[in-house]
Amino acid sequence: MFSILNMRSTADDLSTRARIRDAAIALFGRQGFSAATIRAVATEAGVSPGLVIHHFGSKAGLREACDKHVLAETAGQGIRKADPHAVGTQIQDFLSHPEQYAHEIAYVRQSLGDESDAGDAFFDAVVAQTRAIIEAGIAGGTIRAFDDVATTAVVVATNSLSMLVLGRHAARAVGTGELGPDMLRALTLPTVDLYTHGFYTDTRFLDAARAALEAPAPEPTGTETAS
Amino acid sequence: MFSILNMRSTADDLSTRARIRDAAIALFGRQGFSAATIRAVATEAGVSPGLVIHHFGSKAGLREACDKHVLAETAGQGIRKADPHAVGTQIQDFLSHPEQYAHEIAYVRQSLGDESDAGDAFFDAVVAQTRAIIEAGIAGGTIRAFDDVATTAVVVATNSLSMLVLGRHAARAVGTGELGPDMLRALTLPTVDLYTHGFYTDTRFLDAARAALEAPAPEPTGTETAS
DNA sequence: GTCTATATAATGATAGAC
DNA sequence: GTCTATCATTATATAGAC
Repeated sequence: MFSILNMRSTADDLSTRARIRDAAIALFGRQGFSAATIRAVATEAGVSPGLVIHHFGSKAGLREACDKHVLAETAGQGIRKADPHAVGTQIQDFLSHPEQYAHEIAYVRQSLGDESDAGDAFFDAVVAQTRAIIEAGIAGGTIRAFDDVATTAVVVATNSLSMLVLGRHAARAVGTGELGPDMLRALTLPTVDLYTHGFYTDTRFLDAARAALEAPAPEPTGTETAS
Repeated sequence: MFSILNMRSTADDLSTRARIRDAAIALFGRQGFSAATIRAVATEAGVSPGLVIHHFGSKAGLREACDKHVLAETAGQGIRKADPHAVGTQIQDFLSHPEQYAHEIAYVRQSLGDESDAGDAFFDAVVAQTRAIIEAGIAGGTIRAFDDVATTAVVVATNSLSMLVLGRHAARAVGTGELGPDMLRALTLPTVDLYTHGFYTDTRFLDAARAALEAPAPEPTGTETAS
């Protein structure tokens, strides 16, 4: 019961401070930081508004505590999934347990959207992890040897996180309920297929892009007549 | 000067109502809807807070006007770019004129993040447009004939929009400044390369994913010991 | 149309009893 | 540690002068 890793029981035996923090994580994840109020957090936690301030000093202090906690939890989750097979599905695996991590997922999503340091740290961690996975995959022969691994890692990480950030829209577009296992089942094959066989039939578009970027004037088309 | 398409002059000859609306778009894009205040909008527009309410009735009314305006502008932009060559770069093309559309881009990004109807409409429009582009590309032989075009369109659209929603993080990760042409120059080739040659070296992972999804029990790995 | 002044409500935060 | 009561600030929105 006192295990660090298994600190997500039904959250009845948690300290009041931890319950307030978890309530704040849930609320910040649902409404965003500025829309969520101290009073709403207090109500969600079943305590008085004053107690929230008593424990965390200010709303900013409360957020700091939430950032720290979510970052620690997601970082641990990330490490467990750092095997080559999990790339592209590390987020999906994460999303496969919606009832367990839904609040943290929503919180990270909001953090990626505002200007917070926590969002920056989370994104950078995913990029670093993606890069490590790509390098391991290249060494093992399962992943293509890219010219620019670092930038490719940024692109792949951004694509992976897009399903987290835009998951609500994607779920609606494919007709499943909110971001969860159903959505993943619908999107996994097309995603992996795209990553396996590509999108274009040949290199025509790639060649065109390469030529366009090598041209000195990077503005071939403008909204006005010409530059 | 009265052209519908060219309504983005330096915005000095706009009506006061339009100036307030544009100021709100800029501010909502920077800070999000709930964090931005009527007073801040008024200051940005150089008018009094009361005048903002006078013109739009309420903060919600102001947002409605902003939604409508941004949606109309971005929809027109989308149609112009609806040729097969622009897929994957429709957003990039859009981002290539940061000084001109920076406010609208930021506004759409915020809209995709909150629960607004405008965000839903924008996402759905991008998916529909992406699907049309894919179908045209398949007919023309430039894009692979996917088994599930509808779902693939959702995946591709989500990936495209990820560069808009997470652009700030991607720019930081590749070392360029804020989301703009520099970032695009850095990310275009790796992105198109990924879409041309794929990510994996062979179909092993795709086969594994297919097998896993066809299995009756959709929970092969759990957080506990085993299932 | 635009402003100033103000009403009203909600917010973050404090003080002190228990 | 937890609460109630309250303060000071800020928010949206209104009223009315110009």
